[in-house]
Amino acid sequence: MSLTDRLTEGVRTALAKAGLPEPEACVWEVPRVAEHGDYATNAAMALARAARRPPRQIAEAIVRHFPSMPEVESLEVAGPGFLNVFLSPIWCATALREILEAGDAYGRSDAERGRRIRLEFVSANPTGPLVIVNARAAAVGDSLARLLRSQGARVTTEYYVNDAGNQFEALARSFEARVLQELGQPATLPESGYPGEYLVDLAREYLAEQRITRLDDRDVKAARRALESLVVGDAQARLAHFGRWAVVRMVEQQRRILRDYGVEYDVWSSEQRDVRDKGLPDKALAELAARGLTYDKDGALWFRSSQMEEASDDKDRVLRRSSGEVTYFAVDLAYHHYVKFAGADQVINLFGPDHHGYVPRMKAAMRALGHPHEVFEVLIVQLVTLLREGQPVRMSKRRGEFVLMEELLEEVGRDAARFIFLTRRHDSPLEFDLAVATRQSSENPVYYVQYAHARIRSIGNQVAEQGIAVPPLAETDLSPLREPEELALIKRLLQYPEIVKGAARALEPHRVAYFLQELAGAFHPYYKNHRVIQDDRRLMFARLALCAAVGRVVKNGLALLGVSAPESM
RNA sequence: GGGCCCUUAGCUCAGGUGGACAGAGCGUCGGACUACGAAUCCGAAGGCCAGAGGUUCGAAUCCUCUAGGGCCCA
Repeated sequence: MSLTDRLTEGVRTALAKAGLPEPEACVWEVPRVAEHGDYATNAAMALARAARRPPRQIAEAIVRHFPSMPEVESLEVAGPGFLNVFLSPIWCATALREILEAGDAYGRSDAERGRRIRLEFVSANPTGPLVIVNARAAAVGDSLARLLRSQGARVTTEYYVNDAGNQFEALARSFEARVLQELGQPATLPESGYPGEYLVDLAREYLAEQRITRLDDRDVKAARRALESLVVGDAQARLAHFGRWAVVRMVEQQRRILRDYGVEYDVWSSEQRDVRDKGLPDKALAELAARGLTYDKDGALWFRSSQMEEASDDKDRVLRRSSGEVTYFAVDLAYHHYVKFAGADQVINLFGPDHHGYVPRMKAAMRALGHPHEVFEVLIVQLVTLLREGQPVRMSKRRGEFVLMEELLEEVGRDAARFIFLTRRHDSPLEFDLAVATRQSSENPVYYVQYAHARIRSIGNQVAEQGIAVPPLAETDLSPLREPEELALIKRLLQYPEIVKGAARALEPHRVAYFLQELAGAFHPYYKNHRVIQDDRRLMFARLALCAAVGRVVKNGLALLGVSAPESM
C-alpha cells in the first residue's frame, strides 16, 4: 500500500469516527510551499456540500479523529479547509530501507493488474525509411509499454505493416522502375511514386542478390534474362514480386533501427497476411450489415458512422468502393475487431497528427461492433520540428530529403533522443534542436539526470578504493539523516511510486522525465553542500544509503524511459 | 467552408480528475574547484497564464465568444 493510500485510510477512519460521510476519492497533492506540509488534501472542501458543514469544521474533525500513524508527525487545517500532513522525519529516514530492499521493483505496483492492453505505435508505411517523428512515437510508445507493465498490465506491443493497398502498389511500381533503370531500361517513376534515393540502393541490392543466388554471374544482361524468366510476361505477378521483395527489405531495415533504439515489438503484423488473406474485411462488413449499420449508395457500400452514439463521425464512410475493393478503413476495423480485441481489453494506438481525421470513424466502427467507448483509445503524437542551432532543417518528402531516424540516432544518440522526446507531452508539438541535443552540456537535460547516477556510482568507487567496509543495510542506522536537504530528498524518493502510477494511468511518460529532473535537481546541490565520505562513520553510512536510494530511483526511472543509467560518463 | 489541436518568462516547455502567493531548464547578468566527478553548485533579473465574458467558496485548468498558429477533410 502506498503512502497516500495509507493517508487516505487515515482520513476515512477519522471521518467514520466523526460520523461524517466518506469521500468518493481522496486526492493528495504535494504542496508547492513547504509550510503547507508534505501532502495536502482538499477532502474536507469536497465533502462540505454532502455533509452540510463548513469545510474547516470537517477538516478539524478529521484532525481530531485521525489515527496515530508512524508516518505522520502532525496534521493541520489551513486556508479554506485544506488538510496538511507533515511526515515524521524518523519515519522518512527508515523508509529508505524499503526503497533499497525493493531494488528495481521500487515503483512497481499492481494498479493496472488484470488489464490486457494492445499497444500499437510507429507502424510507418513500408514505403520509405523511418523519419524523426517515428523516433518520437517509438520513444513514447515504448515507454508507455514499460510504464504499464510496471503497474502490472499485460501489454502486447505491435507494429502493423501496411503491405497492401494503394501505397504498397506505388512502392511496387517505383521499385520496379528503379530496377529496370538499373538495368538500363527507360523506365519512369509513377506519378504518385516514391522518388527517394533509397529505392535506387534497394534496386542495386536486389540485382546483386539475384545475380548471386540465381546466376552466379555478374553480367547485367544475364541478370536481365534471369529477371525476365522470373516474371514471365504477367505484369501483375511481377509487381507483386517486386512489392513483396521491397517491403521485406524496408521492414527489416525499420526493425533494425528500432532495435538499435531499444524498441522491440511483441508482434509484427501484416495487413495482407493477417487481415486480407483471412477474409476478415468481408466478415466485418457482414457483421455491420447484420446490425443494420450499412447501406448501398452509388454502387458503394457505406457505414453509418454518423449515426453512432457517443462516437459519431461527421459523415458516413465508404467500406467497399463501387469497384468492389474494400477500403483501408474496412480492413483496419476488421483487424481491430477480430484480432486486436480478441486478446485485449483495451486497444491503444499512437497516430501522427495527419491521421487525427481518421480517429472518429474508427471510434464509430469500434462502437458499432460492440466495444465500449473507453476501451479504444488513440493518442496523437504531434509533429517534430527539426532545428539546427535554432534554424529550421528542411524536411521535404517530395524531394526525398528528410531527416532519417537513423541519422538522428547517429548524431545525437539513443539516450539523448529518447529523453528529449519524453520531456514533452506527446500531444504537443516539439522542437528538436540537433545541435543542442548533441551538446554534452547543461543545455541537455538527459546528462543532468545521468550525471547524478554516475556521480553516485563514483562515490561508491571511492569508498571501495579507500578500503572502507560498509555494513549491510540491515545494520545501518539511518537516523543521522536530519539535514533538511536530506529529508527533502527522501520525501521526493517517496513520491516516485505515485508519479509512476499516475504516469501509467494517464498515459503520460513525460511525468517520469520531469520527476527525474527534479530529483537530480535535489541531489546535485545536496552533494555539493554535504560530504558523504567523512570521519563520522555513522553519518557516512547513512548518507551512503541515501545516495544508493537516489541512484536506485534514477536508474529505475530512466529504465521506464528506455534510457541508460551509466556507471561513468 | 466544416472539424480537431494549440497559445503560460527572451527561448523551449511543465503545471494529475479546478485549490492556498504561477514553476523548471536554457539564455542573460554576477559569483564558486589545494576534499567524494565543475556534464556541478550559489545568487539576480524576467509573467495581465493570447483577449473578453461565464460557472464556482476558488479558474492557467471547465463552458461560450474573439484574435493568432498548426493539422485534417472538402
